[in-house]
Amino acid sequence: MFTAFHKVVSQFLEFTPREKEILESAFTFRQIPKKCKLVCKGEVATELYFINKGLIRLYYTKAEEEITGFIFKENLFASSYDSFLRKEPSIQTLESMEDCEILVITHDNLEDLYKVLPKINILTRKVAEQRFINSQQILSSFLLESPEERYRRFEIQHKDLLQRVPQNVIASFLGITPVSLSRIRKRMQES
Amino acid sequence: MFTAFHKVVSQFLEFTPREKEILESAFTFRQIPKKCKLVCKGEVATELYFINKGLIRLYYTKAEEEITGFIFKENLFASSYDSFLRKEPSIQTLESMEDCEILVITHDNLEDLYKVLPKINILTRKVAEQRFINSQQILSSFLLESPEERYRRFEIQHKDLLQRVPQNVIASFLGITPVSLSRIRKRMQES
DNA sequence: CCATTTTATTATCTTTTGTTAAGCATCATT
DNA sequence: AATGATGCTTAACAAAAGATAATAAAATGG
Repeated sequence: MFTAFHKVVSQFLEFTPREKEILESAFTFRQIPKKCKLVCKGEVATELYFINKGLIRLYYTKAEEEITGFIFKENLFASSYDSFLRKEPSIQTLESMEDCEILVITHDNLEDLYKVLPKINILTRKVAEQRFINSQQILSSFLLESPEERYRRFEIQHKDLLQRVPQNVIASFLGITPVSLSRIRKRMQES
Repeated sequence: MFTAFHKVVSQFLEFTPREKEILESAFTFRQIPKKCKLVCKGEVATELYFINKGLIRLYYTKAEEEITGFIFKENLFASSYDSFLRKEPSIQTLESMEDCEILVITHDNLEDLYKVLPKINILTRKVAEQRFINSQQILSSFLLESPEERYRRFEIQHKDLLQRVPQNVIASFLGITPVSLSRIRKRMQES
């Protein structure tokens, strides 16, 4: 149950078997069905998730429309991290796109963990740094690339998601409408 | 020289006088003129900066054109953080827009600091978290808002920068051309 | 297996932005 | 005061994206 988790964590930081136990005990295992909301817009996110299996989508709601901010897949820490860190109501919703198996840690449990195992500060620092780097990469693609180029990059970086995620979700993630993405795909085919 | 620095740091974490001394000794003071490059595209960023005075701009270069990624002002940690963290050549350039007074810490000095004062992990964690939150906010404005709305938000959030920064720099930061920003401003005036 | 819903494509029209180029205004420097 | 550099605005045109709607295709749930 924790195999993937330890593998990912060890890329950031080494833990002794005893420390791993402590770490494990702070998490709970949870199975959730498709279309299950883990964080609702307007509520404070109190949990962090590690995905063993499944897909989780983070989206904004604007005028009845869902605009995807990120798609988390296996071996990633998913969260409405912004809300979790600031302890402010989330402007995002976090929702499963497939049946998922996840590891869950609450804000309180994490605080306790900091006390018992100060080393965790290093881990969460590196996770935060990772999230920052990732966020920067997406941001730079908005500044430097056209929608078509962003889609090409998405195709390369997330080939697997093309099969698992509806096109309109990808479109909103790329900052365009589904109609526009459909046109881009057509243009690309023709040439 | 360290007054502003301590004030900002104390928002994240408390330090004893002794700890503050250690912290200070890891930094050096530096004065740089306008248009001075702190990090060049293609080089690994080995320093972090705290701005006492002045403006520092982070930009990408694409086809002879400079596209602004961020503008750092007083009391902020400026850096090509991505490159600094990954120790990979930067795809960004970090350059002063005004004469600046900055505090500088090198990668090595920071590593030493982690050993002497493990608490620093908490500080850098919170700085990384802050950078992530900030990055997320900008990213969401690209997903949710039109260029005009982004400019309105910029006007409100960074009134001071409107006076200090040329409009074409702001335009590229908003992901549009200077011509387009000029049109947007005209539209806004008319209504 | 059918009925319903969701998703994707296509067409039309409008709006916006990009591109290029020209004309001014401003500012710093000599 | 003249010079050049830089930045802002405007215009004209091309290209792309948004909005809306109709249709087709695919997935979902009973």
